[in-house]
Amino acid sequence: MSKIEKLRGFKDYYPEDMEKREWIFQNMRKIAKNFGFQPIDYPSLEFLEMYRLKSGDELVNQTYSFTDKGNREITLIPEATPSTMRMLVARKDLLKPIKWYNIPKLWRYEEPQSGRNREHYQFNADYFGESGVFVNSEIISLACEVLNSMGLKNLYVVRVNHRKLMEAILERIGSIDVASDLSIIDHFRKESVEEISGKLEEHGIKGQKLKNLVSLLSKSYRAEEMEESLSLIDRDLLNESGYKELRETLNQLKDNGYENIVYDPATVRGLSYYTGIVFEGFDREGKFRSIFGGGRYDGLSELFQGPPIPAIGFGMGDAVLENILRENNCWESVNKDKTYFIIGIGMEGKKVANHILYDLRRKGRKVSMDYSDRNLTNSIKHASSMGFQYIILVGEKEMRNKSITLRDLASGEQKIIGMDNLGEI
RNA sequence: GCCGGGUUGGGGUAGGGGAUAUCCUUGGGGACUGUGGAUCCCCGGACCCGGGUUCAAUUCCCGGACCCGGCCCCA
Repeated sequence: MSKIEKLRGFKDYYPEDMEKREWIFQNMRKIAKNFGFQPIDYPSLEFLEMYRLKSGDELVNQTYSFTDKGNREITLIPEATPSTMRMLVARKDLLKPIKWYNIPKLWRYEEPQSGRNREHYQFNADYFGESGVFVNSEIISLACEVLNSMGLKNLYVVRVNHRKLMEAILERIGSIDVASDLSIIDHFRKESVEEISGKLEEHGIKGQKLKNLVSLLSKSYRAEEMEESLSLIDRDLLNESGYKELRETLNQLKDNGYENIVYDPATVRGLSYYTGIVFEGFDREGKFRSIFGGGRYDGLSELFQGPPIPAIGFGMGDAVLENILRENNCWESVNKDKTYFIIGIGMEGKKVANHILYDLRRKGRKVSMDYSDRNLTNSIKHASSMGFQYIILVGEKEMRNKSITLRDLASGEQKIIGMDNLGEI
């Protein structure tokens, strides 16, 4: 039983990976704060029942769950929204609107594949207590700005739809089971037109109406193209509140300079709890899974035994984001601080160097020391291959002059600095 | 849960029913206890696991684990 291997679907992060992850998280936090969102956090374990309540057995089957020592059925959290919702309804005193974000670790027991592991981080942002076009566009623009901040501007597209509009469309073309038709439409880009048409036909959507629907689904539209495309189904759709809200949201985003945002009738986001607009972000080429996804879910607070609270939010996983950043070479170094490596020559030199080490640390510098017995050549070699930016040399010469030698490893330049002036470096 | 492809030092690889398992790179050390990335020399390090076939398996067969990808589902 000497298993010292990594669990399937889990990933180790070495310093070089952490540097990138930290950079991603820093950007997320920076933009969320910029938008006036406040950080929250919650446990990584919750009662399994909470997910049964919200998402049913389908999700529960994919959890890392177990019975604890007190016979409670608990699980590593598979998604963020229920915990956020639990926190929200537990506090009646909070001033609205409430704008929260966090970056929890989430777990799902499913087969690993590209852009999907059993453990991952997900940036989440939710806006509670207010609804409408401005709020919709704020939450979508937040997702966009997070991507923009990482150099992905113009490399992604956001597909937006509205649940109520979609339901209205389906009703008008004679759908008898809106929920299951939505889930058929959800597969529009994965299956052939024939397969999709066949399934819809079985549900009684036929003839010209089916043709019109398939034609509507087969592309995305700019705000000003919506009217024409929807008229094809039924002109009366233009009086639907869902249409108006969606169109105005798209206009609002465009007015604020967000360009790659389209109405996409094939974006419906599963069978879950969304009640208004829904949206998903993809890379431009459509090479990867969705980068983020979300929507309005006004009914959820009541399911959690709270008062009705309007809610909209999205989640952005780290795995697909990493795929895309890698593809576009978007990493930037996080660690821009200068780093120092102190080399003391001889026993006396090392003692003095060691004092300087602690002195510089107290002054806030990032500094390490060579405790090995290498010769100077190898010490410098070591320092440069470790990636230090400067070395500090303390030998007989320096001790005699009460100074240190500072060498810039990139340029090779050297200067002598008096020990009393160490603050200068 | 299902399907396809894979697994040889830390990374990348060659090979192969029996022999000291190849090469590159990385790591450690030295040439060179007062000035680095070059060069040369030395050293360390691998056949995923279990079972079967066989005189003999790292090689062939079966199963499993893990990796990559797809399905289901979708945070």
